[in-house]
Parts: sequence; structure tokens; C-alpha cells
Amino acid sequence: MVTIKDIAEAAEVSTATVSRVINNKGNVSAAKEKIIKQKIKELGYYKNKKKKSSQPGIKDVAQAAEVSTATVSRVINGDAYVSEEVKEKVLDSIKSLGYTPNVNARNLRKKQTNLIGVIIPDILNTVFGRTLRAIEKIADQNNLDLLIFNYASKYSRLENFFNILERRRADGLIFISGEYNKKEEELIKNFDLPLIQIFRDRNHENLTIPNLNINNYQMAYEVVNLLYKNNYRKIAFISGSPLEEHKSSRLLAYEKAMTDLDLEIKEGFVQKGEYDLDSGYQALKRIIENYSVPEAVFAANDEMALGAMRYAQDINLKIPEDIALIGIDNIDISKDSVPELSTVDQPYFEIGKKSVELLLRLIKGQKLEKDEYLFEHQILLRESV
Amino acid sequence: MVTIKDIAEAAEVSTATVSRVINNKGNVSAAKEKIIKQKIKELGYYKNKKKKSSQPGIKDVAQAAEVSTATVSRVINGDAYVSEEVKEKVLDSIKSLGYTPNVNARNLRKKQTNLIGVIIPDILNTVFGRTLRAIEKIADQNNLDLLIFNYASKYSRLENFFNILERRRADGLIFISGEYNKKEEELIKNFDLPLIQIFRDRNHENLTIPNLNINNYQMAYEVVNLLYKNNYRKIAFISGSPLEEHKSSRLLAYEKAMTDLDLEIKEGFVQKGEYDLDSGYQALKRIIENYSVPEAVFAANDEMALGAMRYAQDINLKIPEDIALIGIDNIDISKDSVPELSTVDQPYFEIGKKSVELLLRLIKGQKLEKDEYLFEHQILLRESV
DNA sequence: CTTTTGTATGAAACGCTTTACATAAAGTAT
DNA sequence: ATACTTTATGTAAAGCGTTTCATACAAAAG
Repeated sequence: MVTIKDIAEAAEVSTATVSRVINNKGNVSAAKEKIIKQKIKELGYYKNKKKKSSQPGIKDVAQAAEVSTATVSRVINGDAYVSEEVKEKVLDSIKSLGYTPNVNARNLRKKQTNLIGVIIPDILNTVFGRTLRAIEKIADQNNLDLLIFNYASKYSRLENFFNILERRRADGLIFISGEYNKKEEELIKNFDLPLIQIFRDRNHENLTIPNLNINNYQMAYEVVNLLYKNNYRKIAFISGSPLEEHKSSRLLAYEKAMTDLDLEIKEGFVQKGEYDLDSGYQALKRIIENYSVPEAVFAANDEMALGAMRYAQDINLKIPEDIALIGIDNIDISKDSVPELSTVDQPYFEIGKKSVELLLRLIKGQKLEKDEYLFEHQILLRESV
Repeated sequence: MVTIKDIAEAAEVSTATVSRVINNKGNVSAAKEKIIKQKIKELGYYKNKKKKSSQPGIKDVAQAAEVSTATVSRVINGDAYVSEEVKEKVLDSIKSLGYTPNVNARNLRKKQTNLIGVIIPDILNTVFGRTLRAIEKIADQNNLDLLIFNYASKYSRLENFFNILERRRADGLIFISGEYNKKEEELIKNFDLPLIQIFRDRNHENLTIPNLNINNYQMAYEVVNLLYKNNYRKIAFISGSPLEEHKSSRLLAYEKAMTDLDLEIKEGFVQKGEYDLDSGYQALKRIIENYSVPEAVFAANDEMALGAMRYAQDINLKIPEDIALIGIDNIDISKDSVPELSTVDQPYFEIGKKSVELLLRLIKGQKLEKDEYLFEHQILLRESV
């Protein structure tokens, strides 16, 4: 559609001037008036000319089916009374016109978007990736679209994402998250859409936001006991979380188990890693170079366990004879290592699935009965132990 | 807001009956009338009562700043004339009310959504994941939100995703894709949003959809020549794509290079894998068990190369003395293997970045000068060659 | 047959912005 | 001063569904 603005631009005057010409209000120099009239002709301007949208709207369908838009809407949404006869006619029209409802218009009216956000710490990480897949699947089944945010611990960007969700009027958010984190907690508190967390270690927080997780404490406790049962005594722990403040449940459970089993936690046997392969490598290196060789190493995730394995192999330790290794997460490559890494499997799919279901209930305004949903883990003993 | 529907439900009658009572149209039994009137009181029904939305709208801002909504809009969108004074007042009001524009309303009016789709074959794959990160970053800078679809080669779901994009009136789509695929091509042809493809092997297609990629043919050609220069002669190839119809550029280049170098492609020395570790393992196993031991193996991706490495080690071949290995993609773990895997690096970030930039131009209605954008690869010779 | 009730459908309002056009006020040449 | 122009702002429509309320008609009850 050609607007006054277009004319103004073409004639290099303000819209006001064009408007005056069109409405014969005078006060326009003859020269300009001429140019403007010329442009109006050239560009083909008509006042209030209706443009025809490219895509058919509900009105078009209504017209074609000879019913009101209300009836079309009722057919589409499938509640309310519509006679079979009319229904069919409408459906036909929809098909022949190739009509697809405009989601924006719908959302605007309904104040509901069928859009949910998913925050994921690292999209390349197997654990989160698998959980995401489940979320995708179940969301799809429930007609929810996903706005995925690959977090990577950038708080500023996190805040930005919260804003996006609010602006888009998303229905809710699933926050996959590992570590305890002060700033995150702040942001979350001020966020007022339905929210579900996954994998959050709730150790230090008094949040009441629903969370899905395995029982990390019990899991780590069991692992240490299992190592004990397999006659390992000098057990080291490579943590992902801090060693002092904000210890993870996994670390706490390790300490408790060691104490309960009357095992000494040797100096330097608890090291901090960064959840990646190299930090696991370095952690075990520090232990062995500065202290002594553990009989077993329990790492807070598989990457670090594999890094430790690499180091052990580099200094020619036999696994599991000289040193046993166990990780957590059961990532794909854990069973591809030589020897195969022992680890702990988590029900990723179940967790992801449940998270969507719970969020859906929250969105519907229902209350949840719990704020922590725990799932069963499974310890997989493979060659490395 | 209490509606007639609510009353009808509460009184267990149809809305029609309630309407009659409200408007004194008679024809309602005394008993029902009584119940209905009762409910009306109980629930507090007022005809046409306006509901107050929870979130402030542009009207509220306008009112607070004592200007029209048009002016507020102008301030927000920052084009057009607004006096400094007014601008400030509006900005203040926005802040104090905590106003965020309703994206749906805006999109509805603007017919533009700032939302683009991204199709990614496998979110856990390093190659695609890294490209995605770049896309995310650049998209964010340009104020685009992403609807990500983790494809996993499910055509039915792909079609569904296309529908979602159309319903949401997305502005465009970036399709990260590897293999040639008939069905995909069909779907793409009928898709009429701005579209950019990444990593598509354009070998067999006559599509003119803009595509970003490295020069796979040249790359593979170079790799074979490099192996030749390093005195490898019996070179096997593990392909990801089919071996007969729809050969990939990589495979074709391998064949051409071998021919050009006057090297024989020995029987069974071209094997098909599935881009994963195990298929690489099996492929090399087939070669060695059924035919002979190659001097070098060129795999179409790192996973398969690593699988081949695993097999070579299992049968105690020394790398690179007995057998050399090279992959493609430079995935993270390629440099974590022992020995470190030689591979080919691709400018993932650049590609991802460019894809968004090009899409943006397409969205603005500009034409692109090319339909294939090629990027520089880099061959990384590490310990395995 | 009359009264009551439900079924099926339409008209119009609504949700929240942006935009097209109009116009008062303020400059700027002449 | 006068004759133009631009600046700055408002009014109302438009964008496209959904929803509310009203109502014609059919069916059931009395």
C-alpha cells in the first residue's frame, strides 16, 4: 500500500505538506504542490486503500463457508456447539483456502501462548541434551513450542532471556541447572511465570520452586559404600562444586559415607574440577603428584572421571587393579572408553517428561503436592571398578 | 470477570436461559429464575464489567505520561519525532509501571515476529552445536528469538515444524543439514519463508536455496593428497553417505584424488558408516578382516575416525606407524584421543554468524548475490598421521 | 397447545500495538 | 509580516482471532 509517508519521501517533503496538498488546505508552494501531485500519480496513492493480506484469514474462511467467524473459531477450537453439517463445510473451506490461524492474534486474545522457555546450561552436554530431548518430545505432544536458551553461565544473558520470556508472554519455564548459584537464585525469585527446575542441588537453598532430580546425596553415599564393598579404602573425590562453602550434596555424601565407614579422607584427596575432561586429568595429577595414589577415584561426573582415567593411563597405572574409577551421568562415551567407565545412570527421559507435565499443571493454575521430585538412579559397574 | 457462562455453569442451565433472566425476556420457570438470580448475586456478575489486566499496557503508560499511545509507541520504537521532554516523561512512566510491550500485539500489527526457526540434525553433535552457538549469539545481537528444532531425521516431525513456523509467522529459517535427502528437498521446496541452509552437500541438487558450507570436495581432495605426500598409498575411506547413488562430495573427491594420484582404490576400501563411533569401528573391522590393512584411513567425520582408531588399537596396530587416521570436524574429543586424531577444522562460528546475517538480508527482502557461500577449512595434522 | 430449556449461530466487543493521516505549534525564508 | 515547512503530537483504524451475550429455532415437558 502506498501511504502519505511514501509520497512525502519521494517528493522530499514532510508528511504534513503532503497531507495539506491532498486535503486542499492551501499553504503549499506551487512548485512543491506540483511535485507532490506528480508523485501521487506516479506511485498510485489512494486514500485508505485496503491492502489484501497474502494469507487467508478467518474472515475469508467464514465467507467461503457462509458462516460467521465465531463459528469458524468454534470449529477450530472444537469446544462449543456446532452442527455436523456446518462443521464439515467450515473444515472444507479451511482446507481449500489453506488457512492457518495466526498465532499472534490468537495469543493476543487468549493471553496464553503455548510457548515455554527452556534454559539449558550447555546444549552439548549429554546429560542436559538427553533431558532436553524428552522435553521436546512431550512438549510437542502437548502442542507447546520451545524457546531454548543455551545458558553457559552468562548471568547478563540469563536476565535478558527472562525478559524475552516476559515480553513474549511465555506460559512457563523449565530451568535445567546444576550448581548452586547466588545470582541465579536472585533472578529466579523475581521471575513470576510458572517455573520448574531440573537437576538443581537444593542443598543450600530455601527455594520452594519445584525441582526434579535424582537423590544425589543418597546416590553418592551408595557409590562410596559400593567401592568399600569392593575393597577400596583410599577413596578420592573429584568434585565439580566448591570445596568449602556451598558444597554439593555429592561431596557431602562422600564425606559422610567415608566417616560412617571409618575411612580416612586423606589430605588432598578431595579436589575441585570444572566438570570437563582436562580438569579431571589435572585433579588426579595433583592428588598423585602431591599426595599419594588413591585406590579409587569417585568423580562428580563422567568427563572428569575420563580425564582422571587418561592421567592414570599416562603414568601407567592399571585400571582397575592399581586404581579404580567411577563417574556420574552415564554419558555416551563412558562406555566407549578402554576400560569402560563405571558410572551412575539417571532417568533423563523420565525427568524431562515429568518436568513438562508438572509445568503444564502449574500453567493450568494447579498446585503441586511437592516441591522436590526425586527419581531413581542406577549404578553401573563396568570395567573400571 | 464473571461471565454469563460462569453463572450458567453454577446454576446448571444453558447460557441462553441465564441471558433470558438477565434481560427479563420471560420464558423461564420461577424455580430456575430464582436459582439463577441467586447465583448472579453470589458470584457478583455485572454486565460488561471490564476486567483489569494484570500487566500494564501501553495505554497505562500513555495515561501516566499524559500523552497518547502513539507517542509512547514512538518513544519505544525510537524512530519519528518526539521531544526530549516528552520522551523522558514516557520513559519514566514505563519504568515506574514496569511496562513491557506485548510482543503478540506488536507482531500482529507489524506482521513480523523477530522469531526465526533453526533446524539442527542433532543438538548433541559438536559440529552442529558449535554452529548453533554462533547463530544464537548473532541472533541475540539482532534481537531475534530462536525456535530450535532438534531434527533427528524424522520427516513427519519436520513437516510439523514447518507448520509451527508458519502458524507463528516466523520471519525465516536456518536449516542446518548434512546429507542429501529426497524428502527433505520436497518439503523445502514448498516452504515459503526466507531460508538459509548450512552444511548441505549440494552435489545432486538443483536447489537454489542459499547454502553455507566449506568446500567439501576440495577439502577431501586435499586430505588425500596430503596423505599421499606423507607417503601413504593404500588409503581407505569411510563414508557417511551412500556409496552408490547420491555419493557425497567427500567421497567423490576421494575417488578423484586417488585416480589423479594413480593410486588404486582397493576392493572394500570404501566403507559406509553411520557417522558414529561404533560404525567407524565396524567399518575398519570389515576392511581389515575381509580385505587387508590400509596404510591410512580417511573417515568422513571424527567419530568414525575415532571408532576406527579404537579397532586399530584393539588389534594392536600402531598409530600412525602401522595405520594412519584422519577424520573431519575437529570435535572436542578428537584432541583428547591417544594418539591425538588428525582432522579438518571448519569455521563454525563464521558460518553460523554469516547464516544469520544472510537470513536477515533475505527477510528485509534483499536478494543475495550467490546461492553458495564457501568457507575456508583447515587441515590439522596431529599425532595420528 | 403452551411453557420451558437447550442447540446452534451471529454481531460486536475485545486484546494491545502500530500506523496513517491530520493538525496545532514552532521555525525559517523572503 | 507573510508564506511555507517542519516538528511534535493526537485520533482512530487496523491487524486477526476469540469470547460474550443475544436470539432464532427445535425439542421436551407439562
